[in-house]
Amino acid sequence: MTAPTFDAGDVTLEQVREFVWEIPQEGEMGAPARVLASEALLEEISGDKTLQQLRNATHLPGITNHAICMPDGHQGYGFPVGGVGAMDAENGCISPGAVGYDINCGVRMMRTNLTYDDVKGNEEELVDSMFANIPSGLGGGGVVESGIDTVEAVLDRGVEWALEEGYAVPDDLAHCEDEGVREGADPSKVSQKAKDRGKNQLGSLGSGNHFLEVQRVTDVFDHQVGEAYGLSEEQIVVLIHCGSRGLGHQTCNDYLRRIEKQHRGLLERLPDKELAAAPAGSQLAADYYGAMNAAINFAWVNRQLVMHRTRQVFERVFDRPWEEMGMELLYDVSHNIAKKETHTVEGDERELYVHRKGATRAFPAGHPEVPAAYREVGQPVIIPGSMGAGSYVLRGGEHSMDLTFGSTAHGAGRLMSRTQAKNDYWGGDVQDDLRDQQVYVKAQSGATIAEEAPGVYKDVDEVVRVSDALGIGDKVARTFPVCNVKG
DNA sequence: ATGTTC
Repeated sequence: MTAPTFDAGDVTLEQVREFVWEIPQEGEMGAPARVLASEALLEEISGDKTLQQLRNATHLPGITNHAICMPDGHQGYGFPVGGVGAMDAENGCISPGAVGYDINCGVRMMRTNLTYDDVKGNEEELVDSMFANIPSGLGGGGVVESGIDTVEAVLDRGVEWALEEGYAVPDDLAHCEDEGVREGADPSKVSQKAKDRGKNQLGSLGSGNHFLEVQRVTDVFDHQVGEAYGLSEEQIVVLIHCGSRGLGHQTCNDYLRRIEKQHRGLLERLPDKELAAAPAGSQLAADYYGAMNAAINFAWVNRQLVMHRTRQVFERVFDRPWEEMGMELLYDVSHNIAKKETHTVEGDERELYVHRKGATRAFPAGHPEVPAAYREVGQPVIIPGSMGAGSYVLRGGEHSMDLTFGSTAHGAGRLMSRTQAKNDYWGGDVQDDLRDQQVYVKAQSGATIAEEAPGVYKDVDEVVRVSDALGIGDKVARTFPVCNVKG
């Protein structure tokens, strides 16, 4: 009996067990690679360069266990979106392409004590007011117009800065990874150009797949965990998806160029220039880590300011203080980061740069880094789906540390390019179709709506089914959109 | 993703 295989052109995968596929180690690969997917998802994943990129990622120095692709994986810059790579923090490397251009792109979910009935009939006013008050789209304009000093304070202190300035309450920090302040942030390693780009973007959604969405909880699958997360059916919640804007993009670009110049030897041994990496222990590795951590703080403050402004919008539309509407942060998850973490590898404790690019940390119950309020049930994981499908709340599963360095998927994953989406869809039609489903969408341009049409995304149900079955992120609740503001 | 084509 031989294991079933999946033939994807120049890459052949062997099935290890249900939903686990392996590209065996050969040639210059430093480890095998694994894809966590159903056959249907693997079929989609094999339609672009994801598998080649995943195999290439195993050439990165110090790659540990396997390079891993999540069920929502698709091709990205050098390293797949939906990829997890843990590289030894002493003898390995750190790679900006394995973090992603949008450093700490992520999502946060805010609870409310409103129900769908409270919001029904006010959708138009709500979506118009959110659109008018929360900056979105490409270019400048944020909730806070800041100078360079403010940007540096944000880079250094993260959400702590927002707390001091009255844009946050202590609970907001408690319900964010690292309590909203990344250790090891070094603003002096972020270029002047990046800081300049960040000055007028603090508190802005940006463009592309970023959004602000009012949703209703349609299902709670796990009532015990749902209760711990404060979620119940028909409740209104708010989802905020954005990142570090031009500042993070500039930072990624700055370090890619510097690494390409200063570490040519390593670059030439890699199968793809886009995987450019700084060797662990080098000055550039330390500098990039300091700059990336600072950009992570910037993105957290960005989401915090969008949340703060959303609370103000609700106050005006529903005419009462946000505290009375129970608008508390449930949790904030990062999608594009690298982090020094200690993991057990074949019985040994190892310090690793865990790169999660389009992947979510999903720590299980009992882990000390899960906020106290959720420690008994596990870390909340938020999986945004498309405007027509809704989203999921999961909790970190008991097998995540063994299988994925404590990670799971981050979304539905794109099925087609933005260019193809604009050929296949027209924004106005998509908007009308969504309206027929009682979903109110407002965007800067019709093109954005076409690019983000529900049909351009993979089946989020199938992505979550795989995560749940593997025990890396377990299904807790499901939501459906009510109002959506896109960039 | 992105002052949307270094």
